[in-house]
Amino acid sequence: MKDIKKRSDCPISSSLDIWGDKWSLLIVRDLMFAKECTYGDFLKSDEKIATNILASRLLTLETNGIITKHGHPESKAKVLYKLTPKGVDLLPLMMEINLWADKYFALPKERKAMLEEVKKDKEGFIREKTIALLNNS
Amino acid sequence: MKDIKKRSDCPISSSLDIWGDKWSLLIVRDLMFAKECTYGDFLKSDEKIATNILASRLLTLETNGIITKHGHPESKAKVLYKLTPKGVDLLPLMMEINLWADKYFALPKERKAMLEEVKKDKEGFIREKTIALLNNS
DNA sequence: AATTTTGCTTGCGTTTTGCAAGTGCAAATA
DNA sequence: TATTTGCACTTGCAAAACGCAAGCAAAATT
Repeated sequence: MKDIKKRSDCPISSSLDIWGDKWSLLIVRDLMFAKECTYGDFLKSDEKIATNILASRLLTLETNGIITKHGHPESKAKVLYKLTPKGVDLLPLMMEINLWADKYFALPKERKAMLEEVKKDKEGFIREKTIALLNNS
Repeated sequence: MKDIKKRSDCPISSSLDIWGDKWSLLIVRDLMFAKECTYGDFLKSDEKIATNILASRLLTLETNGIITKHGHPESKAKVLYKLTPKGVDLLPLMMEINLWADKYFALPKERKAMLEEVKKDKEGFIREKTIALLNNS
């Protein structure tokens, strides 16, 4: 999971080369919508990622400039993962996935509620959330 | 590749369960931006998908209502694959991937040119392209 | 009638995944 | 001070998925 082979010059292909699997965008999701993100926090997510897969995905995301590691303010044993600006820029894409899923799946109430807000002013939501994420990084 | 196991109720997770791999969205890309899409046409794409993987992904996408098979007007031996409305609805997401990649990768000139147009009026582009795709299906 | 095209399927070796257990270090506890 | 606990990974191994090449049946072409 160290070096990535680029399959073509297509932007979709190049993007999928980095985060095109079943787990990477779930990590990004947690970094966007959860409060804190330590290694253990990722493991606690509903989808139950295996610990070795988590480690490999975190490394790939870090290598490709999507996330960075930070010391935890309260403990030297903990590591805080955060999105880089490049990672924060995945927010519009993440919201479109949410909106697509909202149209075709039954979602949890609380997520549904958030998406109703988003639909009222998508650009505004993304702008504000982007600022909040950048401030946190 | 027949039945999909839903890992959680999260919309991101549910979406990735269907098309979260290195190949599915490349098939959707071809269906959105290439003229014709037969089985052989998919195989000709730059990324060189293996024929058995292609078959399994086409089946998954069809099973999940993203694409449908159609007879070819000129030949009974050929099969035309087309996006369903649910598949066409992936266009906004696809464009956000393009725009993200445009910001962080070097893209082919012609794709870059298209994206310049998109940036001028993203909603307009998506609206028109959606109509064009729905008319074709 | 024979050959080619098209849309797949099948076999098989390689890679990736998933699960469980283990390791090393910092911090908390006794 | 010694020991236990918590945290961030690593390792081993079986199972699943992938990638490549070859094969196959039906339709189209020659």
